[in-house]
Amino acid sequence: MAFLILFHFPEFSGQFCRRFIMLQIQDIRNNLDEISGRLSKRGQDFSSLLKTAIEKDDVRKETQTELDSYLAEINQASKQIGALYKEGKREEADQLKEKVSELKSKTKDLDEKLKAAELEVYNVLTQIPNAPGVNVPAGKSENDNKIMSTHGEAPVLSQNLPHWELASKYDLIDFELGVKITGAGFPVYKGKGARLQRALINWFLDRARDEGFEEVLPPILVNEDSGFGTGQLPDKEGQMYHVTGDNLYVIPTAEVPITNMYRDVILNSSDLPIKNCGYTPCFRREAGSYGKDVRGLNRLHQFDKVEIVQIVNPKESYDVLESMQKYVQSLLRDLGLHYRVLLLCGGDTGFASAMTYDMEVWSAAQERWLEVSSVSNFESFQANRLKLRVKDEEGNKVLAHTLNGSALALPRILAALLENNQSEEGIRVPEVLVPYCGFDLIS
RNA sequence: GGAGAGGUGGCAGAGUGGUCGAAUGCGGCAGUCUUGAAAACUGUUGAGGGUCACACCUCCGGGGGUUCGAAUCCCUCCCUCUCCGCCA
Repeated sequence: MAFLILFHFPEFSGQFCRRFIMLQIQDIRNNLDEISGRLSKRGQDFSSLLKTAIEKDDVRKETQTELDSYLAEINQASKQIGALYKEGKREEADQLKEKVSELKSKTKDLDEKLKAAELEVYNVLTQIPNAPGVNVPAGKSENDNKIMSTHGEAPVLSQNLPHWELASKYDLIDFELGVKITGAGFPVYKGKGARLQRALINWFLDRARDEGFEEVLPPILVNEDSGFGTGQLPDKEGQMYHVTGDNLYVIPTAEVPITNMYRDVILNSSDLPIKNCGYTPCFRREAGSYGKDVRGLNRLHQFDKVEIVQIVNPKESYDVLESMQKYVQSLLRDLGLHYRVLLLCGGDTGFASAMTYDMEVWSAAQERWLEVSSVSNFESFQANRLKLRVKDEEGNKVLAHTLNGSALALPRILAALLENNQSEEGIRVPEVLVPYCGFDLIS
């Protein structure tokens, strides 16, 4: 295991692995009870892991202190040797050399011990997910998620075709053609289907800009460091497409390149908040997904998404989370969709997130809710990996808080729009999109 | 793909075996002067670990080696730039 990690991530053997790992060990030391309590909301007891982390770190500290004292002696002796040579005192110098080589043999063992200790701390810490925020309900599964609100009403329809049938009826999306070109999960959007897709992207981006997000158009291939920075690597490697020839990964979300723009950065607090939005196609291998859940646009290997990202002062992150989830709601409302807002319980909250809202739209024909957005506050969990820090007024450096959300993911929005707005005359296009796509009815 | 050059602090750019965590300039911060600002002058200004605070340790692209001692020498990997070829 150790070899595997070191092999894939040479930086682990350097300072990277030493201090910047997920939850901060310093935080765990200072707020053990609080963090333990928050983590328990995930429906699992992490207290022993937390204790182990501290114990392992104690060993690491001890070892380092011991090693450092030897290194200090060696450094001093080396300086003396230089001075002795200058004075022409060969013999004394040679004696000291022997002493140094003795000391050096001791440091070799200690150095190995230190690296092993660091790896042990790392291995423990990476098993610990982010501590859920104070308002996150306890719970083990999606059944414990809290429905915060439901908006609009399910449409009353004279016909009720699922979106894949509508797509085929009006020649909007060709799934079989995608299979021919690439494979399942890579649909071809055609005609008004393609135009509607483009309209949604542009509308989402314009709305985000009005909301103060600066648009970026990032690369969709990222290197290993970036994959690690946002936590896709090393654990979720199998979920990304991997271009082995160049050792690059195809992004599963714009979060990866956008957030990594701020990797290894120390910001001034006056730079905050940083608000970025970006459109990218997203690619997910979705290995092991089958069945009716993946029918049509429900689950794809390639899809389009506009993402919003914020980097904020730690004190403000929960207020910002609220404003972001309200913003996403405003999009759904303007599209006239029947939707609901879930606050995920501890157990359903993603590994890196402290608090997550999911937005789900109603699929009239499938008669179920489809997740179209996930808005999360990562607190400092992600910033810790990224080494993204803020210098406050006193010059103290603290980890920034990062947040992101989909605003929005396109396929399920399109599915809901098609299904919910259908009638014998055709499919009505939401008013806000008409200027963007140039038609108000698909018939 | 072929040939060459190079990776040093926020940036530019010195440093080719010892007292170098690193000259100098720019930028940043603080102060003097000024009604205020600019200019000028003075001081200050990398990151991480460790400590009550010091001490001390680590870091000059990554990893390894030579040496009492490495930014400096050797090996190796990665990356960037320039020219040629190919090409949206």
